[in-house]
Amino acid sequence: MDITPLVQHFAKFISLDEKEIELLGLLVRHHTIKNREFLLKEGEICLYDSFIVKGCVKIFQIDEQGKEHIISFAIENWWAVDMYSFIGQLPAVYSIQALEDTDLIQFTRKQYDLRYEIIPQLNKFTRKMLENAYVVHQSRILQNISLLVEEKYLKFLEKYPNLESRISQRHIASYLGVSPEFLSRMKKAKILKKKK
Amino acid sequence: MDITPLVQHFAKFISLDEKEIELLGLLVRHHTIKNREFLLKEGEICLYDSFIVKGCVKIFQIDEQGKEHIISFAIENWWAVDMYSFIGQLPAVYSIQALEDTDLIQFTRKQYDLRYEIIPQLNKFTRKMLENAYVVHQSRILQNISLLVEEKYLKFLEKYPNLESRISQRHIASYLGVSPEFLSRMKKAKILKKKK
DNA sequence: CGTCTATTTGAATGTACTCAAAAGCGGTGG
DNA sequence: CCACCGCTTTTGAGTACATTCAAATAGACG
Repeated sequence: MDITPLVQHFAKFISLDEKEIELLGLLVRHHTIKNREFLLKEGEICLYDSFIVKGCVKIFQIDEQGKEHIISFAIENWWAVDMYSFIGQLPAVYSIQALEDTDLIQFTRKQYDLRYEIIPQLNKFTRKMLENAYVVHQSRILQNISLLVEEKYLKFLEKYPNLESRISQRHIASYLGVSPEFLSRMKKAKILKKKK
Repeated sequence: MDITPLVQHFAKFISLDEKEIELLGLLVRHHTIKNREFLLKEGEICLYDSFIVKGCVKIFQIDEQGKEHIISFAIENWWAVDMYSFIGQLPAVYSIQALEDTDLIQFTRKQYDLRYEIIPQLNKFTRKMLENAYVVHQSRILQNISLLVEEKYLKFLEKYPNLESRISQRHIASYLGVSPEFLSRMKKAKILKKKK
């Protein structure tokens, strides 16, 4: 079972020996979902912590008025999980759906715990990764309360390189928290501004 | 050195034996800051990871126009830190300032690393705490992109019980990402609505 | 009591939304 | 190959939400 992309991902903070890599390989499963398929639906239990080898998913919620709100996208070398649901094995708050055909490496909840027992170093890895997520999330919260839509859009382009061309503008609008109509107008106004 | 509140905080996820508590006590320092004093100023290195025993601080940034944006408040049994600055010992992105006289238990960056070496269980604690922060942050991001100001205000009241009466409305407005004038009007409109 | 800051109120403005309709685009089947 | 379907994007008009600036009022503190 090829878990090279995952091992490379771990290598950001820790290095595993061959024995550990082998054990890890025994612990996970590969899985593929097609475009538009669901990895998780709100209300279900999130059974897997999924590492994305290739592809793209959206993590979102539908509100009472039926509007979709995208919390985040996850692309290559990111994780796709409803942390709350996965950790506590409780009904999911979010849904996760593929925006492209997507290859995953998955851990069940038990395998997730086991990986820390087998490879204690991974506690450190996950701590580092979560420390990083903490910083990124705080920064996003600041952006949400302080920036204009145009600036948030530029931050999105920075954060997800090349993703803009892979997904629809409607999805970007939902991620930014604005209507698709407004994003369309904003982009037009910005282009006109630049031409002057 | 009394670190009881900290030990109780750790007890949420792990239990320490007497030896470990003693070691921990040797590792930290107590510190007190007065209302309006700074724990950290943007651009400085964040020297401490601070656990709040008593009091309240705001974590914020001042934008180019001189406007203050409050990322979060930290009260009793919370941590006050610029994670980015503290972990990497890089210039801080945020400032942290007391809103009341505040008692802290502090770790330096070295002590922070050391605590994991001395008490490996703490890796698990911090992982759990950060998993939790991950969930809370995601939920706040969702609220920011999907809720009206009135709903965000209600979420604030839920998240920080009784804090409303301890801090100024101006600070709450800054946390919500709206002007103080608007928050004032909104509260008035809401009260009038209720009376009907 | 006076000073400083926070809150409220008013008026004008700007930002973003809704609903409806038109235009564009991509895939599928005949 | 192209005609049609479904979905996305754009455009328009009217409206709602939230801001700015200025001024008045209310509170807090030495």
